[in-house]
Amino acid sequence: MSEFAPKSDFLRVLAERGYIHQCSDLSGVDEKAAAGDLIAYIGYDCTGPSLHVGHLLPTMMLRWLQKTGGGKPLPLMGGGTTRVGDPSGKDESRKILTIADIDANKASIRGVFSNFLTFGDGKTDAIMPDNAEWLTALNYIEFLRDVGRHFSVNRMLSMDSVKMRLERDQELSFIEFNYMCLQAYDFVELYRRYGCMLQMGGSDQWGNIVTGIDLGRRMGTGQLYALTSPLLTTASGAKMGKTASGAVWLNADMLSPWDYWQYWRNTEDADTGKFLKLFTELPMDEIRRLEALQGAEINEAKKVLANEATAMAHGRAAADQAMATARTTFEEGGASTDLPGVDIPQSEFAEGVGVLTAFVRAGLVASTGEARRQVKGGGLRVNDTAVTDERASISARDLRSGAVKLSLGRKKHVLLRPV
RNA sequence: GGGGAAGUGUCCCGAGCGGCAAAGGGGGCGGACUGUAAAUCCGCUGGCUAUGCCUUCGUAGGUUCGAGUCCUACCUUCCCCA
Repeated sequence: MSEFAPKSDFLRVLAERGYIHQCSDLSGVDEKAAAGDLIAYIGYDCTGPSLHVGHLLPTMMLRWLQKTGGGKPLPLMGGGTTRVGDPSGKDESRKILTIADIDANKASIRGVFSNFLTFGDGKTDAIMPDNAEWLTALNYIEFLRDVGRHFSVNRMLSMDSVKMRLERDQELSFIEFNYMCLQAYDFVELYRRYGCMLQMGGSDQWGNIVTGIDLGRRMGTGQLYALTSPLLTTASGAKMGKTASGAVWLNADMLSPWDYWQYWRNTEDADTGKFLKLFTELPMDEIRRLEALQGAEINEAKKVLANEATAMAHGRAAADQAMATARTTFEEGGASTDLPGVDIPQSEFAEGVGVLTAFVRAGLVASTGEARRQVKGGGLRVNDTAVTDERASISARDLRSGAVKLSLGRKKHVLLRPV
């Protein structure tokens, strides 16, 4: 891959920023992209109500495709396949959702995409198809006759995703086993409907994608291509996109821009350069400069990373605000009024609220028991003063410009406001 | 259809002679050290109106002063035979 000199901006960007893990035919893809004719899709399941950071990498590839004028991005909603479950790499079968759930998830996800892609009818405008459109209309007998006959069970059994399940004696249901057929068929259908010739995805999707290319050849599509991105783990080996409180969601109603900004701000040193390339659109020389920073200076690079990533998902204003809040909170030790807040009835407040209860109400701890333990471990602070007496209470005299600042550990702060 | 094994702290894995709020990991959280990083070390990791009370070991019963542990039935998963 290092030998390859792309003609298209699309592949050049992808290559230099580290998005490419494997590609079935780089020069083939390059040619289409150079002509601006590359129509590419990525499949997304609708198991969750939003997209999270794990979806960001493939989504950025679609964004670059659009931005470099390489062609048309098709984020495909797996409204049909979500009802099946993908065995790839997963140890456990995916839960099967109701149709109503899937629809709700789809609607929510559509909103997230609009932050990253421009939709419309133009040549490089994105379209969001849903494979339920064709999968639910399939007739079993016809599907077997027209599509099923092209699949070799022998080969399906030899695929890693299947082999793994068989070797571990883990249940692999017939529906899941069919997943790859449906995904392959999606590719063909997208070719027929939109002229889509490239499927992208995480490296764990390689097998499924190639199966689609094969099916296409047998069913008379033009040449199809596969391009996968590396699976991302943090430098210390953890999976991307998980934090204490769960997934790092991309929409504001599930994870505030402030928390999103913090997620990126807390990137491990060793990942900073990689993330700048993958998750921001800063010019490469700027990234190289930031990457070269050493020691505590890396924090500057992390702030840029947090800003750029947050701006993309939540807008520049939200990013600026998060940065300002971070500065007053962490660098000046103050209590920015933009910290997350929780309201408490004035009446209750007047009588004084127990510290333990207050922390529970603020959502910083799950129970008074946990609050008690945190007090013992020195983890709770009220207005930056450590809580030592678990029976203390909070009242009006603790107000600092209309709120009480509760902190758990160094990083989690909530403002308690009487209302 | 017959025979066998297993399901444990609602994150996961996993010990558990009838006295168990239940060993040990991993993960997570907090503390120290730092740079809102990593690594390392230490503490915590059922709930509550709290020196006590309540709820937890697949489900439902039973034996017992007392059951995660013994008995019965059922559910689920896996293995072997047909």
